[in-house]
Amino acid sequence: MSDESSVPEELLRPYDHHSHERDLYQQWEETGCFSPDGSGDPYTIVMPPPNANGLLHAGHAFFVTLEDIMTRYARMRGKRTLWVPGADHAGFETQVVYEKHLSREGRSRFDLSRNDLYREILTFTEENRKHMEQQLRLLGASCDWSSARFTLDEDIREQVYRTFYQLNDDGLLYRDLRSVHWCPKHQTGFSDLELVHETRKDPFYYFQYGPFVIGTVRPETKFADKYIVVHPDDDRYAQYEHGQTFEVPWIEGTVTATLIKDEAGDPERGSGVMTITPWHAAIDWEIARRHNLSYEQIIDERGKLLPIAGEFAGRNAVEARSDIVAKLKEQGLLVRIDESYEHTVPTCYKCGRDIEPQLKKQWFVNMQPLAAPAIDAITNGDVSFVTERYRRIALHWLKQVQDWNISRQIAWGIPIPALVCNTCGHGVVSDEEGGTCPECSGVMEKDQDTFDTWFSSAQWPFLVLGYPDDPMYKERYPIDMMETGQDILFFWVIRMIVLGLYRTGKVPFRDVYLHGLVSDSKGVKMSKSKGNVVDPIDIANEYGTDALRMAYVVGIAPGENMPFSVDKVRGYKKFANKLWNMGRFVCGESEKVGDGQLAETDQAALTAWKDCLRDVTDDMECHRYHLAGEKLYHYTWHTFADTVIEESKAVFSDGSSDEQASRATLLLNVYAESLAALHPFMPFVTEALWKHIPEGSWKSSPLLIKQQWPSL
RNA sequence: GGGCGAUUAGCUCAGUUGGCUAGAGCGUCUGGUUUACACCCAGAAAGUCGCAGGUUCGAGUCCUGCAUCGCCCACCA
Repeated sequence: MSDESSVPEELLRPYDHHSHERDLYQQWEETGCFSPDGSGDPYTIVMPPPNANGLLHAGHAFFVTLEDIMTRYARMRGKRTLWVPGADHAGFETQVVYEKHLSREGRSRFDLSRNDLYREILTFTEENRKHMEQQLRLLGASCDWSSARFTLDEDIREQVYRTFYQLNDDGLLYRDLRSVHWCPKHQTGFSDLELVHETRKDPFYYFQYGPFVIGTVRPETKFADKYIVVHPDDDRYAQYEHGQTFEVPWIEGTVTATLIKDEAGDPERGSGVMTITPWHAAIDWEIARRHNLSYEQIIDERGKLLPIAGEFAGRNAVEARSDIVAKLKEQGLLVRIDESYEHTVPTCYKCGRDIEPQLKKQWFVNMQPLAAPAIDAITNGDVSFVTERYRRIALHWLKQVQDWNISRQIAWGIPIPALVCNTCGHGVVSDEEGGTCPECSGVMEKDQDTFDTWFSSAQWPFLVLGYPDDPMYKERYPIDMMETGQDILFFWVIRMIVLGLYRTGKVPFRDVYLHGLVSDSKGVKMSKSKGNVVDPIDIANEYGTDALRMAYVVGIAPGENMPFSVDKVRGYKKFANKLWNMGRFVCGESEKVGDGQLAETDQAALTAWKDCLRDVTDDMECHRYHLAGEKLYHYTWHTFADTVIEESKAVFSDGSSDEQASRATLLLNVYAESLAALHPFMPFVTEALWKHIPEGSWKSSPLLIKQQWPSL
């Protein structure tokens, strides 16, 4: 190097992310760089609001990286860019987390009144929010903090209520006695999405039931069974008539059983004959309702047998099973046991316990009429999926969508604005109090239930923009991009399309980009019990946020899972340092920059860079960030540094002054543009280097975050 | 029972509309204190792109079948 003194002192040391990241972020934030600016077209992206019940994990860092790349790129392309951050109260999820806190303190949710529990959790989430927002800053998220929203904000709740009222007015909401997926541990019902179906091998028991043999896995539900169901066309039972009664010796003495012929009977399954337990099985309830049959609860909400179970009353139903079978055997009613029976059992997605269906009155959204416009919108491309396969998956789900149970029996959430009869459970949508039940003259009380969290988050895009009157809504809805995890396609993405169309008449977003799951470096799901959890904040602290971000992007195709490898992060930390050292060389020669005329060989090198840049820009436009990042890495390291800079050494030692001027111009020009193109990926190191880029045609903004994307 | 995805170097993954003498990171080996950089440089080894057919001038890339792994959906008799 000819003149050491022209290199800024800072550049003489290796890159130290600690001494830049916080300061740069603060500088961006304080100078308003994250707010929409300029006169370009609006570009809007809404952050999937992280659950305010803990710290950010590796999955959050994945979406922050992708969305920040999208945001910074749009900003550099001159768009009036807005990335809306937020936080989700995350009803059930958060309550479960808080219950664990309580139990560590030797307390239980059942010791607290609903209001006290609510208040405690509110404080808890507010603290979490603060931490989370700091963590988002550490990850470089260039979101507009002034537009940050929480799902429990007053105006947001108000609009959620309006949606509920409107669904009611339009006849798309109903409260009905239905079989609900009930978790005996968590004491709440779920929608069908919150179940995990587990394949299991259980003994399948055949019992003598009057002249019939019935089959069941769950003898413990059968105490009060008194309806026998067969298929109307099953010839084996043609001799019996629908409605015919039988005196049947059964567990607790003789019962009078009635034969029901119904299409739901499956001649192929078991013995082709079943008795039904409407209170604890969805199909059985359907059958009972079709034929107006009576029904009775056998198992309580905690999974214990009720007095109808006689000597077994008070015992856990599943645990009592073998004793119940023993009693039936004693009575000579056990025909045989099939030990190789395989079936699937719905379990609670949170605790893994068997779901115990219970009949309950809950609020349901009638989904089919709502799904139809969403199917159209997806089919005709009003919403496009970055990975085509998710479009088909979404359509498939919508075409067979179930009605949505939006009632949750938990305290933490948005209370359902309804009155419910304390006697018969009849409900009326209302935000008022008191009154008499129109059905049974019981007392109407405020519904104690809260909404399924997804009911409010499904409205997030138009809620955060201030639907219906805010100018921001009018200008920015539908938003440009919804980037989120592929695992919440049904829970969230589709429901946003559904409710967005319902409330606003428009799709909520034009593009959906779905990323995969973050696993450990071997592709194994991260979990505390496996001890393979990585904390992205720790990693960022050790290797730098830029390195972390590159590791999240490069080499991971859209929608694919991300096996998190610390070695990969380490590799990109080296890259950040490499960029830094390149700056040392390039800035050291910057005084030689001439009048901008390039020699022929330098012109060729510039063209090669522009070819790369065009390719990268095309990738950015098509959301191929994994390729754009990799190409920039390659170009800067293996072309610019390894070839262009290496060749420059000869020019600077032996070349004419014109040649040196041309070469210095080329170096600075291409280097500055590479930093700009890399900025969405590695915002900190590029911004830190940008300070040292001298004024010139390649630099139109003192801050790189506001620099225009290089011309093609 | 239905649907979807994956199968490419030792490991984890890219490879966009068929043109690849198939790439990256990490790892391995050899040689370098070359004045930007040892968080580096130069170079090397390493893959019959799951198997079997087919379409094509040409297939990792398209089609068919098979195998293995994984995921999702589905009303527990």
